Amino acid sequence: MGVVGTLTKQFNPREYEERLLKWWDEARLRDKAAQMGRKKFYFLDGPPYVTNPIHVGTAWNKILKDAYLRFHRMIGLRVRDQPGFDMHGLPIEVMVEKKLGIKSKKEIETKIGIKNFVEECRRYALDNLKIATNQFKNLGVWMDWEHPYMTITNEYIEAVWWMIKKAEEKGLLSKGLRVTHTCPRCETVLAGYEVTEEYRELEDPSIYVKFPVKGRNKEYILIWTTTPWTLPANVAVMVHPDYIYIKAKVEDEVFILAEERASMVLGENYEVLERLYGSELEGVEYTPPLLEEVPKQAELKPAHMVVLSSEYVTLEEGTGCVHSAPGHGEEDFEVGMRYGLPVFCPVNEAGRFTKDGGKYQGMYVRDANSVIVEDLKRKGLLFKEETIRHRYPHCWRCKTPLVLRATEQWFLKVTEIKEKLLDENERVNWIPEWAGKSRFGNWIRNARDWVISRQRYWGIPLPIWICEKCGKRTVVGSIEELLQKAVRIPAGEVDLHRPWVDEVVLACECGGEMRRVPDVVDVWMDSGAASWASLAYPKRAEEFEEWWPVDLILEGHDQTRGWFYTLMVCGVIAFDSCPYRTVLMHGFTLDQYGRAMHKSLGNVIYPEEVIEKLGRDVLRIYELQHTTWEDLRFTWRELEEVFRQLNIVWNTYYFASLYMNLDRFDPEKHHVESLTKHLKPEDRWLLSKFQRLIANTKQWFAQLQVFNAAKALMEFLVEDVSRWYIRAIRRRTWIEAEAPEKLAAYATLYEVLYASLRMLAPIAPFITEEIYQKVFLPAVGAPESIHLLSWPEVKENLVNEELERQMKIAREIVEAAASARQRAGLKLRIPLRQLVVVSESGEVEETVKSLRELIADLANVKEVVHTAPSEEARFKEYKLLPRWSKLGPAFKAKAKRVAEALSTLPGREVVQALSEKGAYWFTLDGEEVVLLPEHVEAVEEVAERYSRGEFSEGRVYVDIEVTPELAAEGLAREMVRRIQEMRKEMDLEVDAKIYVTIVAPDQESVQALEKFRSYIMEETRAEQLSIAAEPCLEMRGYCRDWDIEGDRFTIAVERAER
RNA sequence: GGGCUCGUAGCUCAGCCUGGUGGAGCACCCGGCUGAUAACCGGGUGGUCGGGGGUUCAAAUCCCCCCGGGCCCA
Repeated sequence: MGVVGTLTKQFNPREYEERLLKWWDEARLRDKAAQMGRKKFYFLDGPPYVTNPIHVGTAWNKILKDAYLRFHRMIGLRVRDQPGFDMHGLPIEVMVEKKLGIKSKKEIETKIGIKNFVEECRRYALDNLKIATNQFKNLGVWMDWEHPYMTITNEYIEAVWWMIKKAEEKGLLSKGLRVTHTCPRCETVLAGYEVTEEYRELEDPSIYVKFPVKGRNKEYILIWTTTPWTLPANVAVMVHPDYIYIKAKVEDEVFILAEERASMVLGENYEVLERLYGSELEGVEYTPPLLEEVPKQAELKPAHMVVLSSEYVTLEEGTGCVHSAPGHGEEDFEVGMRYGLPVFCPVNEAGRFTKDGGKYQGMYVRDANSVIVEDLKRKGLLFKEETIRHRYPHCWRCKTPLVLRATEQWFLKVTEIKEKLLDENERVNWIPEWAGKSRFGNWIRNARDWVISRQRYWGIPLPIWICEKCGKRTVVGSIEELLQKAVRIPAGEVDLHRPWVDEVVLACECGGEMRRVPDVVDVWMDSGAASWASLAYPKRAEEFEEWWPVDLILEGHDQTRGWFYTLMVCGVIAFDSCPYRTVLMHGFTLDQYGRAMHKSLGNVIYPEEVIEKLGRDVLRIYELQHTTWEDLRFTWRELEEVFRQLNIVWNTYYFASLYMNLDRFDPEKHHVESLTKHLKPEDRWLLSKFQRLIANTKQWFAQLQVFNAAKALMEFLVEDVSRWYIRAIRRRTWIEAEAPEKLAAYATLYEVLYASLRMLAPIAPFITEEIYQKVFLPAVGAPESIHLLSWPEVKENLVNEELERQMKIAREIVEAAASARQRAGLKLRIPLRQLVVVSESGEVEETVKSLRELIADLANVKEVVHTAPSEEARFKEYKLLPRWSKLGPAFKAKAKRVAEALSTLPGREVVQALSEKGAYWFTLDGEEVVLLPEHVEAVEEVAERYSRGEFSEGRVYVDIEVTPELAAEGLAREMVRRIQEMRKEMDLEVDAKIYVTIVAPDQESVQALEKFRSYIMEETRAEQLSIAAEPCLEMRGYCRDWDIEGDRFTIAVERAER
């Protein structure tokens, strides 16, 4: 079989990423990967809207999707990975209007023509689809880009029609008055979600108006409003049933208002005539204030009375009596319905009063404000007039203040299936749990009927035909049905868009002709139908039967009210069942200051910018390792850190491949199973730890917590493999022969690195592919891409928990030894005689026994021993300090001499004697002195010959005595290290031979180095080595001076002839 | 105004579910190591765990209120 290949030394993603993208495309690797699995996994892509270029937030969404799709392919599932695009709707119409220079809706019909306009919209959507597709592909996202589902195809539209017909059959489709926002300039209704984007500050009148109570003299209900123009449509006054209201006398007039608001509104000079609950006011009738100006008011019935509402009356502003116009407010409308009040709306689409508006006919509503205020003033019904600055919704396209109007709309009675929706939601696996339980659950509980009709052009036409003669309606569910029922069909190809469908005339049972209602469908229904529409159901059944329901959807938290919701509603209407099983909700990408990215803020970062600077995998890893459902603060610094980490990963593979390739390592011939006997503790440790990683990573992916998988993989490669394992085996890789211990290290590295690469592949598909192509494919021969490999299996027999614990201890011991060395000022390069480990723990003793060699190597000591704490005294010294309070009285005049003598006594012996015998005897000036424990204070110190370090299970003592022999070896290592550095500076191949000349400062150094001549030559691959104290030698090749601990050495390195 | 969520070192975040001496990486300072690594190792500086209250022997962690950011709704 083959041999492991090599990588380039430099980690340079820009060099290979685009090459790989091109190759994947040409070799059709996505298609090959898609055919790997057996059991179905239906992923449904939330269709992005095609107007704007994607930014790093949109990229996060698709990158998450890609990582999970890749993972599910690897564990043997047949993954449906069709992307989708949302291609209808007002935003596209607006872009096209701009392009065509259209200023109003009317011009679409009069100037351009619906047909041309719709064609332009289609072209725009298709063009942008191409742009978006290329952006997504560029991130390395593998989806079925050649066959996306598009909401504009006949099949797709039929699927939506089919559902609307289902709704009709179930009695859930209805037509009626609904209050909606209208833009008076665009002359169109806006959807709720289009309104919430654009609240702006505005100055409006703030007036208090007197509504005369019927049958009473000078008694008024006092109301407050900021929209005087809605007073012509007044129908009722709302009060809160549980609040206290008063009748307040001010001069000769009486006002009804909430007690709590009275002083705010009336000031202090009023007299309370009566206190009563709001509920007691129910039914009180009044004369509408603009009765004379709006004659139509007299016809309204039942109207002009007090009604109750506990939801919509507050005491935060106003009077606690709320003017109610069901034709101009959603809440008013809802309460009005409860009381059977008429919905009166004398304002047209353009925001002007109709003839029902009486005196105000033809006036633009905001202009009418001042006229109405004047009229009220004249009639003595204006109590107070002020102005207010408040936030008011505006048209997001033309910034005109919106008008709320009741209009005839088609809607789905979602309120009727609310319970079913809640039940179905219980069955959904939400990640995180609160997204479904709390947030989505609350949203459903507050669900309202869904207004689905829009008076626009570029959308799915509402498939409702109404008979001009008898008024009967038919909902059409497919092209077939349409053609069958049609009596007149326009020429040309069937295109289920306006204006083609507008011209289809159906026959009615009554003999009349049926024409389509001109509306199109709310674009949210397009995507809501995706669970079956993307499968072209019901036109074709096979795919639907194979795939439905959806196994996974994955979108941002703004979709709670959006796609998560519409998918669910549409699914329940169509199939009485939630169409998805698992939802993963992700956060938003914010800028470095925590603000949302907005074009207007100028803080949007595009993926291309990151790709250009740091590469695709860096972007992917950065986004994937962030906790998915939390918002991500996007910072370049963190991004650069990922780059550095990935650089280490690259170098880990570079290092491994370099030596394996040099030694012609063949993984088929030598694997860990066949080398079991030769595996060293560090090999077995790494393999054991790695098994756990395989299992954990798989579980995290399966639980949709890719961020844990990404972090664990990166940490393993950087921390365990690169920083610990490779450091431990470095010496073994330099053995020149085919030694089994070297092969064991190679086999271990190979095993771990190969499987790691596969697990990293869904996260970072580029670097893993590049490494696979260059390093592993030459050895294994197939498959052609890493992305055709399956998830690695756990090898239970390699798990060794005891060893893992021991290695953790060993690591701590080595670190403690390094710390002890530093305290003593001894660099690691100087070998030391002994490292003593002191610990109560039996496990530490075991560790020292089984990992002795490894610890000695990494701590650079000749010997590692374990000692029980009872023996620890050997490594301690005690400094004896006089305790004057006792010493003085005991020795009187001699006390000073005794105290001086303390520092000369052998501390350890004294302490031992004091504790064992209770006293210590010594001779001072010829007299015997009896020292008692109370006379001295013994301060513990580390014995002079040792330096101490600490770790969690105990202490280490390093023998710091540097014998000439050890010093010589240290110096030799210094030379090796410098020569290696020079080889690197000369950019020599790793296996190049050299000639070395060393000029030492004195004869002693020369002799020391001579003792290690063969060691130096071996380590540096030197064929000749000359050492002298005189610079008389011929210095050939690359020559450099080095300062080692104040001594000057000169070294020359020359490449040997081959 | 309401629902959900986040707030922990200068920065990015783990720890919170299941209370028990506050962590990592980056940054900064000092020292060391290095023929894979613009790496790395040791030591140091740096926290009212957003604020307040409560439960408890004990709160970053559980409960309540408030402040600030985000998404959604109004």
